[in-house]
Amino acid sequence: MFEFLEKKLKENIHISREEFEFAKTMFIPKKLRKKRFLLQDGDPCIYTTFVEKGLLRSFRVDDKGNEHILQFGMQGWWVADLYSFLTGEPSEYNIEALEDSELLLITKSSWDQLLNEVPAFERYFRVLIQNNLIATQRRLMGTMTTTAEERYNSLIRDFPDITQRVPQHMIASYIGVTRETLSRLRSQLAAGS
Amino acid sequence: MFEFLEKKLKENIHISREEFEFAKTMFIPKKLRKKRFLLQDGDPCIYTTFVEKGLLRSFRVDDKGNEHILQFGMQGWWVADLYSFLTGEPSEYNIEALEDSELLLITKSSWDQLLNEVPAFERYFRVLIQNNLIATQRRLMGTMTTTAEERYNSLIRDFPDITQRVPQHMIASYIGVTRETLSRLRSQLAAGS
DNA sequence: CGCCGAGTTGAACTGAATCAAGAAACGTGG
DNA sequence: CCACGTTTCTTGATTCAGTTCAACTCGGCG
Repeated sequence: MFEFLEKKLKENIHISREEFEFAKTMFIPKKLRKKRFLLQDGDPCIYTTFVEKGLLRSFRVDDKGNEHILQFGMQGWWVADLYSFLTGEPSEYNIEALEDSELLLITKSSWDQLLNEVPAFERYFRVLIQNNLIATQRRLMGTMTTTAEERYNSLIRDFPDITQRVPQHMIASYIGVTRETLSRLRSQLAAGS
Repeated sequence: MFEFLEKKLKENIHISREEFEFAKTMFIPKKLRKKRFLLQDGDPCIYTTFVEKGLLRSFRVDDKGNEHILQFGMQGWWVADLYSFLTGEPSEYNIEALEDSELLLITKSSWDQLLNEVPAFERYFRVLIQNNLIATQRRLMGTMTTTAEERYNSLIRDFPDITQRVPQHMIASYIGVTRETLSRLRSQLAAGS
C-alpha cells in the first residue's frame, strides 16, 4: 500500500527507515471506487491525497454547469484543493475517482506535524510544489499564447495514455474547450495525417 | 536596503539575528532604472529577485511578437523564471523594471546554501511558492471560466493602484486580451456606472 | 516643432461557444 | 446474453466574444 509513496520519496529526499515508518503512521489508506467522490464542493478539503494506484480528477463546476478540470492525479501524484486544505474554508472543487483507486490521505494537522518533525518532508513538499507551480505557469501561458490544437497535442505528448484512460469530454474540459470543439479538432487532425 | 525583506521574513518565519545577518551576505543589492532589463529571453535566469522598492514585470514574447505578462512584481514580491533558475536552461521570459527599482538578487548556489543552512528559509520559500501556486491556479481557472471583464475587475479589486502604475496595454496583456479589447471594455464600464 | 508611444474607435473577420439532433458505445438489470 | 437507458461522441447551423487591421487623437519629450 505504501510502495509508490516510498519510491517517490526516495527519488527526491533522503530519509531514515525510522522517519519513513513514522510517516506511514500519519497516512490513512483508502480505496475509492470509480465515480466515487473524495471531495465535493462546499465541503472543506480536509485531506491531501497521494495516489498509490488509479486515477483522480479535481474539477470545478461553473455557474453555467460546465466542468473545468484543474488536475488529473495519476499514480505518484498528490491531489488536493490547496487553498481549502490550508485555510479550512469550503472548497469550490470536486475530487472524483476516474478509476478504482488506492489512496493515502493525510490531514492538515498530521501534515503539519510531519513537516515539523521531519525537515526532509519540508524540502520534499517545497520541491513538489515548485514543480507544480512551474507546470501551472506553463499551462497558464499556454492558454494565452497557443491554440486549442497545440494544447491538445502537448497534453497527449506529455501523457500518451491519457486518451485511453479518460473520456474525451474531460480532456476537452482540461485544455479549456467544449467537447464539440475537441471533437472537430480531432477529426481535422485525423484527416490531415 | 534590507528593510522590506526583513519585514516580510518576520511576518512568516522566526529567525535569529545571526541567521538574518548571514542571509544578508547572500544577497546582491542592485538598483535598476525604469525600462531596464534584469533578464532577457535566451539568457539563463541566474537570480531570484526580491523587490525592495519599485515594480517589475516578467513576460514572454510569442511568435507573433505579442507580449504576455506572467507576473507583476511589486514591493515585497519575488520575481524569477523559476524553471530557468532551477535548471540553468535559457529563459523564455524577460524581466523589466516598470519603475526605478531597488532589488535584492540571490544566485542559485547562494539560495541552495541558504535553504540548507537555515531551515526556516526552506519553510519560508515553501509557503511562498504554495501561495503563488494557489494564486496561479486561480488565475488559470479564471481564464477558463470568466470573461475578460470579470478578470479585469478582479485585478483592480486585488491591486487598486495598478491602473496608476502600469500602462493599460500591459494590464491587457496580463489579463489575456488585446489593448483594443480592454479599451472597449473600459469605456463600457465607464458608461454603465 | 515633429515624432513616438499610448489610447481610442470603427469595420470586417474568425475561432470557439452554443444550440440542436443523431449515432455509437457502454453497463446494468433482467 | 440480450435489451434498454444513459453517457459519450459526432456533425451541422447559428451566434458571439475577442482579434485584426486601420485610422485618428492625445500628451510628452528630444
